[in-house]
Amino acid sequence: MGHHCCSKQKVKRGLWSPEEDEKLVKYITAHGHSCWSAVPKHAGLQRCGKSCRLRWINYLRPDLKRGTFSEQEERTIIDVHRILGNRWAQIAKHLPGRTDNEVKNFWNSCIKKKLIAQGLDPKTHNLLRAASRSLIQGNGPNPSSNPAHQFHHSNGGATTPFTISSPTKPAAYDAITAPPPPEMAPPMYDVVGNPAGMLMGHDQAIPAYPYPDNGGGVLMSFRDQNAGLHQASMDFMNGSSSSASSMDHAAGNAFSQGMGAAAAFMDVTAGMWATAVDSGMCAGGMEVAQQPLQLQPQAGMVQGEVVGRPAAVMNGGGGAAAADDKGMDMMDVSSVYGAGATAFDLELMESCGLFCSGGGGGGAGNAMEQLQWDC
DNA sequence: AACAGGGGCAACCGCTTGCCG
DNA sequence: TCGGCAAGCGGTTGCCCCTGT
Repeated sequence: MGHHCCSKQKVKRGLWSPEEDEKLVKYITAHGHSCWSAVPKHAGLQRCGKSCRLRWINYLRPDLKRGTFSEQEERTIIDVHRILGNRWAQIAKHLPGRTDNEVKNFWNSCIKKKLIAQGLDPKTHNLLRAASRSLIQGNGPNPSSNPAHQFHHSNGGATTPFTISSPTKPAAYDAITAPPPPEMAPPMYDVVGNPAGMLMGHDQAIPAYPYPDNGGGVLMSFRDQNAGLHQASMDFMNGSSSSASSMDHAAGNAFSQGMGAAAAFMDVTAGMWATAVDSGMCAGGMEVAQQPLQLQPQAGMVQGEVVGRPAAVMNGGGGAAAADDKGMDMMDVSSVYGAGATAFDLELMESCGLFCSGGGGGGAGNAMEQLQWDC
């Protein structure tokens, strides 16, 4: 069976020979590929255009980076996948020199298994049910690295009436950090879109990948699991003008305008998580602590598991709290789209399907539309 | 040394999207 | 507005190689 697109021709299939590669490279180098369907004919190949295109994109392109993925790349994949899901092409855009196919294969053959081994659902990055249950029962396989354990740690060891299952953040965080080689770079909360092209850590800046499609790119990192999260929370709060913890960034406060959209888009769960977990333990938490946590059971969670969800952080933009987050996982990032929030990766944000309820709580609709309008 | 099983990766398939007449 | 075509994209397949028995 041939390709439906070229069933009229007799085309070769299967692995490419070095001769075929050479022909294709020569032709593309000399003439480009304005029309893939014409490429095989002109290049003297018994292949269909689609096959030529794939071969070029996935293997022959000169800017491809071959070889194993670095830890940095792996972390990026995990973080972006947590946000985007199986959108390999989008993920690959954040890994210069890597193709969607390569990222996809690496995910399926390596990362997926690592996450599962960590007791994490590779689709949601949340704890798998079995793992959650065992955590609640206190007999998890690796208590030193699971979110629940961290929760207890960060809470000074105080017992709590519920287990916060979040968030994607600690789950992914956990996956990234374990097993942690001593020299390993800090776990990251990755944010894309800072035109400054820097990795923004709370204690240092490191060069980031030069994302070509947004002029820069940023990875926000937090030095260490606990201190970093606390600091993240503090940054969020210090930037907010609201002492009532409404965090109405859409109103154009210092958070959205000053720290920049990169920080805004920093996985909101970081702030939420730290805030929910540590309310009262850090500067940021103190503000939020003025509002009680909203605890609500969530479908699909194991019995006894409750999602800690500080309304203060969840409801940016002054919009009403959504009854359920549906595809939003647990984020309402309307706060991300402040008046100054134009610097971050629109494509990424759009692809995330993040919506805004409007700066004044008016339910004005899609944040991207709003952004494009503003710009 | 031979074989079986599993993993990794390149390539394919088919659906979706975007463009153009 | 509609249909055709090309490109993009994600899921799946199948081959090859490595490892364990």
